[in-house]
Amino acid sequence: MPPATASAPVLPASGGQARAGLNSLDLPSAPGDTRVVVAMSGGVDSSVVAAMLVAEGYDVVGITLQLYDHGAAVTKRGACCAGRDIHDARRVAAHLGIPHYVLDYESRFREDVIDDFADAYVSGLTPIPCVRCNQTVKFRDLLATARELDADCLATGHYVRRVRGRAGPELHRAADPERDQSYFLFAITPEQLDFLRFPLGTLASKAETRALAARYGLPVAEKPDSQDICFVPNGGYAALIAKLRPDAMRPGEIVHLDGRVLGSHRGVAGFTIGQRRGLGLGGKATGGEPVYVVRIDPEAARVVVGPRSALATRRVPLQEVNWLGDGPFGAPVDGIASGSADATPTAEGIALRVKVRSTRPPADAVLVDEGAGRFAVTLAAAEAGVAPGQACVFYAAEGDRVLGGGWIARD
RNA sequence: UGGGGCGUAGCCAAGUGGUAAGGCAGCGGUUUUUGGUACCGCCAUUCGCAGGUUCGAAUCCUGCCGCCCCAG
Repeated sequence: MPPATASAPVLPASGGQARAGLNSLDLPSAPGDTRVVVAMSGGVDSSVVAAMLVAEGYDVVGITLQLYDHGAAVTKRGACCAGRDIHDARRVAAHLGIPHYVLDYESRFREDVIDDFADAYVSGLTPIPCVRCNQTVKFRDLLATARELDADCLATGHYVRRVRGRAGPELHRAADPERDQSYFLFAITPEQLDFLRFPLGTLASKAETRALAARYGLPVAEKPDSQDICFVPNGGYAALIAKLRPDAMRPGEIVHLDGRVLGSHRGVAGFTIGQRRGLGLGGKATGGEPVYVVRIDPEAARVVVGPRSALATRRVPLQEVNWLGDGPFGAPVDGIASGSADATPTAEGIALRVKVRSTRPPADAVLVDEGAGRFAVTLAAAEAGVAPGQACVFYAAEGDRVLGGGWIARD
């Protein structure tokens, strides 16, 4: 454990970057006069956020969202915001002595996240429910609720940094690249970012979070990290879609790129680009080599497969781009907060780095505005398994700044 | 009917007397607040069936069954 955290009784929630006249949450009021709503999922991360802010003397209000039905999902370990987690959030709030509210957001979650999830898969896309949840239930609805409660900001347990730049708040990757969650937050609008706070973004590692949880005596200090899709019981998302969209699960053919029909499937919703497992194609038909899903055609209910080499993708068309650079898209980005000027547009486009999935480091690319709301990224090095419906998140060519991102479209 | 060939896991396939390679598929796990990838592990007490030879048989012998090819 770093010496700085070993003895300090109180940790500045902003990671020690407070400016003169501003508190650790980048606000002008004294902590005791600053009301912070903390989105408490019942997990370790958001619990530590609440504890840190309480320790600093903020006026903390905990809110937990009930997002989906108790029933089957309640028994799932590591799930977010069903029975067990709500209970845990309550215990933490009680332990900290803060007011805590549980809001029933089930119907909006169902509409904005679960339905969107099912519709996307049915139409051959590969959705990211976590991003949709952030875009709607969390940073639109919960944020509005926080404002109604006269909060000065909304704090969450995401591993990402909000940094005050010359042109306003900037979004940056977490200090710990292993924990960075910026991929899931690319769609945050500047207005939302203004109101949001991410106190864990400056922590060096998850171990530090656990240590803090233990130090604050939180009952969830040992709780396992959540993973998988929170509303899908034990990984069987195809079964959920079949249940939600029974008419949309049409059986179809699995066809090789060379035109041969190799097999059949029970619905396009069970597949994503780059997928290998679950095709059931073995032996002679594939030449003993594994095949991967290279294209999904929902109209024809057809899944096209090919060799791994066929997955190499450099051009990534985008839609619904959210730009988080300074000023309008295309203007040079003031990189002062990250210590360098970057993302300067050229005739070829804007040179930056992108992530096409959450788990790999940002890679060099060029972003071009093709007009009519369409954009395209060209990767310097081809990547496999780039799926429409997933996100392409922009990062400055140097440093940690997040410059927004877009949804990967079909060409 | 005659001649030839072949039967090893769901599929493909090595193994010709010494105790069943490998690949694909499948299953399980690790990684991961999305999917997927990758990686790790498991997956034939048994080689079409029945006898025989041998210390020992998927491997040699006999018979039977099945499939394929050629001839007619």
